[in-house]
Amino acid sequence: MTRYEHTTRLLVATDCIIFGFDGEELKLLLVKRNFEPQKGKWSLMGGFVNDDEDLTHGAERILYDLTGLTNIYVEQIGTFGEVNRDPVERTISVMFFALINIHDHDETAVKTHNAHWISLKHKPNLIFDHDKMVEKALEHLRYKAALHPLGFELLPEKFSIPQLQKLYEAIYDMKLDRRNFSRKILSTKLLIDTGEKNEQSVTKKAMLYCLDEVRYADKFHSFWHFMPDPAM
Amino acid sequence: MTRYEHTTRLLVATDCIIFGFDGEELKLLLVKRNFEPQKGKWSLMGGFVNDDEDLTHGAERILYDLTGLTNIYVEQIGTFGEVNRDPVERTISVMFFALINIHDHDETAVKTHNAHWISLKHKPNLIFDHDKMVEKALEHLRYKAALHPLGFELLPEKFSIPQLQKLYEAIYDMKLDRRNFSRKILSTKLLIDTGEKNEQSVTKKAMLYCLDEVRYADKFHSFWHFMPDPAM
DNA sequence: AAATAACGTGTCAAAAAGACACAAAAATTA
DNA sequence: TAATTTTTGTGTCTTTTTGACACGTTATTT
Repeated sequence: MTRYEHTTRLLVATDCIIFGFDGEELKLLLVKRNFEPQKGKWSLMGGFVNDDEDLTHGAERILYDLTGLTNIYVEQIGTFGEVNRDPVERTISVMFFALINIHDHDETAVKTHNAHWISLKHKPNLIFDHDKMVEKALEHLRYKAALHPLGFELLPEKFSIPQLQKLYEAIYDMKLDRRNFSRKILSTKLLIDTGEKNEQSVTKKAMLYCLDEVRYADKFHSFWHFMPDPAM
Repeated sequence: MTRYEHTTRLLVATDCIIFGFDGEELKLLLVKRNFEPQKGKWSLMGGFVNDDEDLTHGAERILYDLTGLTNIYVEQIGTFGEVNRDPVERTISVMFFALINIHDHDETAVKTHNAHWISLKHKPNLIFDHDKMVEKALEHLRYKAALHPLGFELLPEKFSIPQLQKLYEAIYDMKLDRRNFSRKILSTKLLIDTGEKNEQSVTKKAMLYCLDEVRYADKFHSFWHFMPDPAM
């Protein structure tokens, strides 16, 4: 026996929900399609899975094509497979959630794909069920960032605590108390004081920290409680 | 255009990781295969997704076939799609995690499929990547049960706090303090005192509670912290 | 009647969380 | 030059939650 007799074989795609942070707002990397179907409409970046390619590799290939980046934080967050989700032909889509430092990507590659960073608050409607995918990804981000220190993936290598707080405030769309936030973050001992200060700031320059990579890898899966009552 | 030109179409399966609890141990519903491939070996219950069938419906169909139950707690927990995960032919498998009250299922249906409840601690090796699937599902169960009150799905309608505690102890394979556990659970206000007592008990009969269904539905997604330090 | 096993509830100290105030750094304005 | 404004760093106090632990009760067994 070399093949199953069952005959239903389906197209399998991966779609990437790519988050970035510019210091003020949470953004999504979206594609204005200059190809069919739905040319001219907005969508997530995605593609079909090839014969000789694992799902994860498919996602990484797509992410590399679009951003020129390889060491991205990527996580599979689920699969949509409703019969009519794609009007052209039934397609199963495996969703991948990616966090990248918005200043790190290859701008030429992004332009080639006609991709743009769009603030979550001004997200246009997307094709197919991509709006639902974004919703699912945002839910996942909120869930996970409340419990695990994955927010750092969205920041530059050196960052200040106020910057990190702004990121959390953008993710949860709420204000946090500076003093309590700082205390909580420092208590994780994930931050190393670089001794430098944020020279870009207009007023008092904030201290810059970097991640304690060893401790981060070690303690990533521990439970922390970064949010007052993680709004779920 | 009615079809995509991309030619790689793949078999898509769903596999169900079904947990049950008998009052002492956490169990899995596994199938001793009396069909090819891998006849005689143990596996999860699964099947191919049909043309006209959503992924979720596929999983529900399989669960109904096996247990005769419909209102089961089911959750998609991810998709495995490595190129060679199935030696017969490349197959993408969407995993579904199910929690059922072990005394509720249809025994005839289970026997027909040659399925058996096997204690997690005595789980045999399974075919393909099903061991990895079980691991993933157990991880998910531990993660989620630490934060959300989904353990109730595994218990009979009326249950005692000591029973619930034994379930948690089985899930995390650790001992908990009776008094602190009771306090924590009661503080959720999810439990309604039925006024009855567990007559099956040999010594002092424990009070029986039932779920406050309204509050359960309402607060399921809130964050609780049922475990001391959810061992992740 | 005493021993044993399981159950329910309470206390206390330590830790964590939330609310809040003050002082310092750096640019801007008067 | 001095006062003002914005942003940052840190500390205190109170309340809530946690973890460790003890005692009395119910029901069966010896």
